[in-house]
Amino acid sequence: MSTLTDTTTSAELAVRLRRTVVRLSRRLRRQAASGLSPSLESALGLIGRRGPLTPSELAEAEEVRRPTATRLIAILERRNLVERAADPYDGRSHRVAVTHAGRALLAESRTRRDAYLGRALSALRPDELAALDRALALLERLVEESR
Amino acid sequence: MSTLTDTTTSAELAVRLRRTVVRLSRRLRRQAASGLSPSLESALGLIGRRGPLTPSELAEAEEVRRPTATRLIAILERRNLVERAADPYDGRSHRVAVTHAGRALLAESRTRRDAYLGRALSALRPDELAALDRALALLERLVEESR
DNA sequence: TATTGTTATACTCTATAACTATA
DNA sequence: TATAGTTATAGAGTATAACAATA
Repeated sequence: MSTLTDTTTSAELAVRLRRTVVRLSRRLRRQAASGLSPSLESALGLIGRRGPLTPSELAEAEEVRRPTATRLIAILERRNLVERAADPYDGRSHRVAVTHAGRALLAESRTRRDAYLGRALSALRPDELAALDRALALLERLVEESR
Repeated sequence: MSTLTDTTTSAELAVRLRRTVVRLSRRLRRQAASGLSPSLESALGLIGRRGPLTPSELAEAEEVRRPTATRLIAILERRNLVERAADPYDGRSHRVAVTHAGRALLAESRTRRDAYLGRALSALRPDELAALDRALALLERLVEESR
């Protein structure tokens, strides 16, 4: 297979991927399943998986600026999904952790099938799920690497 | 494979897909390659592929509300990437088509490798591109079906 | 009356710049 | 001075509601 063909293919895939991301993004925002927007759910999930994080660490991991992390945490805190604890080593900072309510919401959103994506994906065949799994691993790596 | 396992798998994939879409979406917006945001490029591409469209048809196809389509068209028109023609059969409406400049921009963005996605994807192996192609077909179908 | 498109307005997500408190 | 976090402000993308023109 020629390099030209590879390039063409990857460029076409880039166009399709871009478009699909735009559309899925709109869909997910509209169907804010748990009552949390995709951004908030992503942040909550990260705090849940990676344990207590400082706002800066959240910003770094989510690839947003610190003021955005501040805002995400403030909203999650107002809903009692996360809580802050003073950082014993640095008086300027603090560590943010998921509350019980936050964990419950995460667990619920993980098992919910009535949400848009859960429902749509549960209709896929095992081999289709496997294909999606593989592609997702690829995209996750790609997002991680090129930062 | 049990239904429980399938459900768990699809639910986990839903969480990962959601997160990946959020992060890719941020990335694409930041790296607005052609000078067009993902939303605008998606709209321009659609108008290019599906030929002259009315604002309502654009809204329908892009899954946005009509005021949003109005705004997208206005921005593309201001940049001379699309142009409007009166609808001979309906005085309330008009048809929006891509201009020469619009086509040039689309062609350029299709072959550009320096843009974020194009560069990232061109580093993938053929089998990885194939996996991504398959998953994208799946997601495109999914977005199309569940509307 | 119903429909197409637009305008007015508001909300979310994000950014940059400026500020506060601590290191 | 430098850094962590926050506040102030602005811009993009989207929605709903109200309106104008035409069907």
